[in-house]
Amino acid sequence: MNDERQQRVLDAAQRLFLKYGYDKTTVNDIAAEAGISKGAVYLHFKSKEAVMDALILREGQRVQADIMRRLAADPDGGNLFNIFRYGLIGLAENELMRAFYSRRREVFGDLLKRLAPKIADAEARSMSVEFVRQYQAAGLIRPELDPATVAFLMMVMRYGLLTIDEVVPRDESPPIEAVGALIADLLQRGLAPEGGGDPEAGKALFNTLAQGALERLKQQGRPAPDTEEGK
Amino acid sequence: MNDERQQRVLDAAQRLFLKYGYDKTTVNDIAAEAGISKGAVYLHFKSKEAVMDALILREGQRVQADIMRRLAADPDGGNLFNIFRYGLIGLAENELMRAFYSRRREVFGDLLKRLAPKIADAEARSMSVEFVRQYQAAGLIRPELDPATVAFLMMVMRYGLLTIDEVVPRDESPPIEAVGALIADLLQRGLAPEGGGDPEAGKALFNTLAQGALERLKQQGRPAPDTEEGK
DNA sequence: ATATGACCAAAATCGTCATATGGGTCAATC
DNA sequence: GATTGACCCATATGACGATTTTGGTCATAT
Repeated sequence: MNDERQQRVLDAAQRLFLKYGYDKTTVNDIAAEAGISKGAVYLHFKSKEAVMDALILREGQRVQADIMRRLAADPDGGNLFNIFRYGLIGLAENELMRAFYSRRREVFGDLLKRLAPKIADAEARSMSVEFVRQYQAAGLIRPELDPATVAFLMMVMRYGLLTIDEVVPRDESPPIEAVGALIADLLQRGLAPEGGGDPEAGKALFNTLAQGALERLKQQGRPAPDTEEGK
Repeated sequence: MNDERQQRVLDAAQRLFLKYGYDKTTVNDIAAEAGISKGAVYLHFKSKEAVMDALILREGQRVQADIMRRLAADPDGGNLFNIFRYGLIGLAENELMRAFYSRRREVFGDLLKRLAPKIADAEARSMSVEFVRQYQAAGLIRPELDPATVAFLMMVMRYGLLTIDEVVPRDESPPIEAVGALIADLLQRGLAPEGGGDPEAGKALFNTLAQGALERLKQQGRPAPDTEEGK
């Protein structure tokens, strides 16, 4: 009901999960950090796991919104490589999403096992071969390139960017915006056909794909209809 | 002395370390797998840790040799992006090096703590800002690009490629050769100046850098002269 | 010379159990 | 009727000693 309180709980949980990890954070800690009692947490969420689920959903949606905002602000937003670029930046700037994609056990603890398929799903969805193939069919990627290899390479870049802070501390890395711009420029020069293809086709295709992605993300919020949940 | 026997021990250790991990592999196991007795292992190596060190050194040198072979076979081998490409392929094809770069605890177990600086060192050396800067100075990378961002992006690609098999099983990935070729092509089109720069400058620069790298790798073989070894 | 495997001390593992913790509930309270 | 926090109980933790494992050595055998 009280949505603002619910957000406060999620804020508290996010802080604590990222700092101490899911396992070491108690429901009491969350309640205290949010300035309410333990029982009140259970007024909003049916379990500790549900808090994490809601948190991931919320941050995922925030990232989505962030990406949309950047795309809307960019006159060349419909361009495939700018979509990829803003997706990259949006994810990389969200600490929870970064932890999510790099499967950080210190953050998700025992939940990781249950979360793994969800991560794999998000991973696959965000840069699938099919996605690339459609852009290629629309004439936005040079026809002689192998879509599987292109998709894989883009996955590699995204995965690398989201996980490299295990090697290079974030504060020693160049600004994400600069890296994203370089990547988009690189892909544009390297993958697009002479002349850059038809931007309108890109926009149209993107709208279709984005619609599907948004709907699937929403569905993650409600309990899976059937999928076996057994150990 | 008996070098062939020593190699057999390393072969055995490599198989077992990769399959069961350093911790779960006993010296007896290694001896048995190599077809000799435990005592004989200590004729060649002063400790179990020394076996791992020797193994990493051997595989590192093999990768080096592999890279050199590919470079020599390629008429355009001196090109920066082909160097990067063959470095990538060489590392990615070596299972131990892949495990090394992705810091797989299942493989290295408790040694990981001690190995960490060695990994970080290898990481930094193989694509440093200085490296890029020199190539840029030699006119092989467009001058308006920020060397730190370029170096970072290349690190991201390398790191991503070496670690992504935690997400995409290796047998579902496109062939490494194809990915390497695409990456080199992408970088060439995206980073090189119009006309591609002077290939001779590239070759000369590379020879200098390779010399340094080889020497440093050899030094890893002998005990560190002083570096504090404390817990 | 070279290689072996019994041997040793140190460390890891196991089994047990007493205690503490923390997720979730609900009667009491505001 | 919204909120609390004392309470319950399944699970986690850690102490402990007994037992096994295992890295490393060395007297002996080949």
